[in-house]
Amino acid sequence: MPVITLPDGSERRYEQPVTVMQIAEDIGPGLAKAALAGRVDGRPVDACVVVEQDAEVAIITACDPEGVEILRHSLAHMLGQAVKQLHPKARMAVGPVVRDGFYYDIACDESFAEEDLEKLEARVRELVAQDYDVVREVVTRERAREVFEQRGETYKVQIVDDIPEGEEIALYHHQEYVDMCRGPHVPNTRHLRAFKLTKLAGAYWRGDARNEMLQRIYGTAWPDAKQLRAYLHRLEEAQKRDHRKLGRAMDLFHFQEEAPGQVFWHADGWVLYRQLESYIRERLDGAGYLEVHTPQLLDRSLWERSGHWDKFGEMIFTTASENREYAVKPMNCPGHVQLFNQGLKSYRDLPLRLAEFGTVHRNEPSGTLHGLMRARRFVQDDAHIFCTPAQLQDEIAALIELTRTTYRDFGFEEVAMGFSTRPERRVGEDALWDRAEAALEEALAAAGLDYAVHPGEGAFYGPKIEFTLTDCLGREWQCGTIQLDFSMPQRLGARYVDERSERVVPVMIHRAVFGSLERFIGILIEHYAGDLPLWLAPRQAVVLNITDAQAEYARAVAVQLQAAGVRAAGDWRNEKLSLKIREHTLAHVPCLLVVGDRERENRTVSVRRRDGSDLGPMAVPELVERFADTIRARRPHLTED
RNA sequence: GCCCAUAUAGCUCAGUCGGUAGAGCACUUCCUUGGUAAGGAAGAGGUCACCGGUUCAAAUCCGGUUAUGGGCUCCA
Repeated sequence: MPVITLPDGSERRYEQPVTVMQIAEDIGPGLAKAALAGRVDGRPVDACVVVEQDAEVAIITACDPEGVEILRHSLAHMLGQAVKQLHPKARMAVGPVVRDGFYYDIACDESFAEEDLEKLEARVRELVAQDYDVVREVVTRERAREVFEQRGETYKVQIVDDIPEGEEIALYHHQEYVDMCRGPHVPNTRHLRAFKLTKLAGAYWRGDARNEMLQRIYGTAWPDAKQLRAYLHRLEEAQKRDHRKLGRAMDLFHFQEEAPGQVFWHADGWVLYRQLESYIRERLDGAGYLEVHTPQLLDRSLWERSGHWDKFGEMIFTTASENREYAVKPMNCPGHVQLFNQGLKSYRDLPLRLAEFGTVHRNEPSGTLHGLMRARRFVQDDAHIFCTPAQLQDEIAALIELTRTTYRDFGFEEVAMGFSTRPERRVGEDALWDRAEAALEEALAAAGLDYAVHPGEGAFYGPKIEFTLTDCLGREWQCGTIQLDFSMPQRLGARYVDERSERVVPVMIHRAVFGSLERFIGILIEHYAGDLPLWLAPRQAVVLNITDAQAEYARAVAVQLQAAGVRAAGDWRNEKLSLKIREHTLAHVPCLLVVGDRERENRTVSVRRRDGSDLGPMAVPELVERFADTIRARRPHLTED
C-alpha cells in the first residue's frame, strides 16, 4: 500500500494505488483545480498516472516553470487538432516547446496565410472552451504505428520508428485527434486559455536543408491572460530596441538596395565605430601585439592551399585581372601567415601576435543578412598568435581574460561561453584535433568558468571557444572567439627554428574580441536601447540656447567643450527649448546643456541628463571634470595619456 | 539558399470595387524670442521598388526580379 511523501515532508497512506490527481484532491480542492501534472520520485508524469508504491509526489501547477512547459506542449496538440479539423489532409510532424511558447511543423499542400493563422487560433479557442478531458493511452510500438498509418501521418510513423527500444510510447487523445508524446499533458483543456498564435515560418524536416520544407506555426502560451499580455508588451518594447530602428533615429548608419549586407556608416555611427577601434588598440598595445595590414585581394591558389576554397568557395567573392583569379579576402589568417613567413623566425620570436582590423567580404546567403548583425562586409578585430605548444595555455588564459574584461567595460557582465569541437567536414589528423580540443578544454577548466559544449560546431581547421551575446529579442550572436589551429600553419608553410635548430611548425591561435565591429555595435545599441554610456555616445552633449540673446555665449561654451575633448554640438535654432529637448532626447544624446540669461550672467550651463534628471548649473571646467570622471568609471581599462 | 510576408514623400503610415495619390512628423519661407519632451501659418516634395503582362484604364489584378522583415538551413 503506497505511502506518499509530499514536498513539505508530510506523509499520506493509501490503502490502494492512487492517481496523482486523487492525491491533489486530498490535499485540497484548490490544488486539484490547479494541478497540471505530478512529479513522482522526481519524474514528471500525467495527473492520471497511478502511483502503486511508496513515492515522493509533488503536484505541478502553472506556477511551476515545468507546468508552463506542459501548457505549451498541450497547446501544440490543440493546434494539431485545429489544423487537422480545418485541413484534413495536413500531416503533423513535430510540435515541441520553445522559449515562451511552442510550434508545430506541418506538411500541407495548401500554404498557410495570415488568415489561416487567425482561423486556426479561433478554432483552438473553440476547442479549449469545450473544457474536455485529455486521455492518455500507453500503447505498443506496433499499435502506435498502426494508428498513425491509418491516419496517413507519415511523419509520425517515422518518429515512432526512431523511438529507442524499451521506451514507453503514449498517445494523447484530444477528442478525435491523436498525438504522440512523452508527456505529461494537462488533464483538461480549460488550463489552456492564455495563448496566441504568433507567426508562420518554413522549417526543414529534421532540421536538414536537404529535406523537404514544412510549414511551422509558432504560438506563445502563459498560465493566465495577464502574463500573456505582459509578454506581448515586453515583445513590443524589445522591438523598439532594434538596432536598425535606433540606427536611423540616432543617424548612425543605413543600408540600401545597391549594397546588400554592406553598411553606410554615417558620421555619428563612425564616431562610435572609432571608439571601439581605439579601445582595442589601447588594450592590444599593452598586450604585446603588433598591428599589421594585409591585402584585400589574394590569388585564388592561396585559398585553395588554406582549405577555404574547398569549404567556402561558394561564399567567396572573386575578381579577375590579366588571367588571374583573386579572392576578395573572407578572412585574414592566410595573410597573417604570409607575414609570419617573411624572414626566418626563431623560437625567440614567439609568441608572435599579429593584429589587424581586417575588412572581410563574405557572400552570405541572402536570407541570412540581418542589419549590422550579419553583413556581407564587416571588420574583424582579428589577430593571429603564432606560438609553441608550451606557450598555448598562457596565451589562451590571457585571451579569455582580455575578452571578458573588454565585455565588462562595454557593459556585458554575463557572457555566454561555448566550446565547439571538431565538425564533420574538417582538415587535419584526428590526433591533432585531440590535442587542440584538449588544450582548449584545459584552458577553460583553468579559467573556472561555465561554458556550453557544442559538439561538431568548431571551425574546419580547429576547435573554438566562443563568446555569445544576445540581441533585443534574445537571438544569440557569436562575437568573440578563440580558435586553435594545428593545420593551417602546416598547410601554408609556416616554420620556426627551435632550440635544437630544427624547423618546426608553430601553433596558431585565431582570435577576435569583438568578432565583428559591426555586429558588436549592433548588440551594443540594443543592449543599451540606444542610451550608450557617455564614453561611447557619438554626441556626448548638445548646447541649447533659449533665445538668440544667448547664441554667442552658447557657441563659446561649445567651443570650450570641444577644446577639452568633449564631443559637443550646438543647437541654436530659433525653436522652443522644449522642442529642442524633445528632439535631442529622441536622438539619445546623453547630456543637454541649457543656456539662458541666468547661465550667461553666471558663466555656467544648466545640465540635463537624458533620463530627465537636472544636475543644475555648472561651470564648464567643472562639467569637463565630471565627464572625465564618468568616463573613467565606465572604462577602467582606459590608459591615461 | 528555402518558406511566409512586405515594398506608396526624408521618416511613420492610410489609400475601399482597377478610374492619374493622401495624413502626421521632417524640410523651405514667414510670424513667434519662448526656461526643460511637439508655438503658429504658408509652401515645396511622389516614375506608388524594378521589369513585363492583363485591361479602354493598374499603386491596386497576374508573372518575374531586387531588397527588406520573420523563421529554417548555413555562418571560416
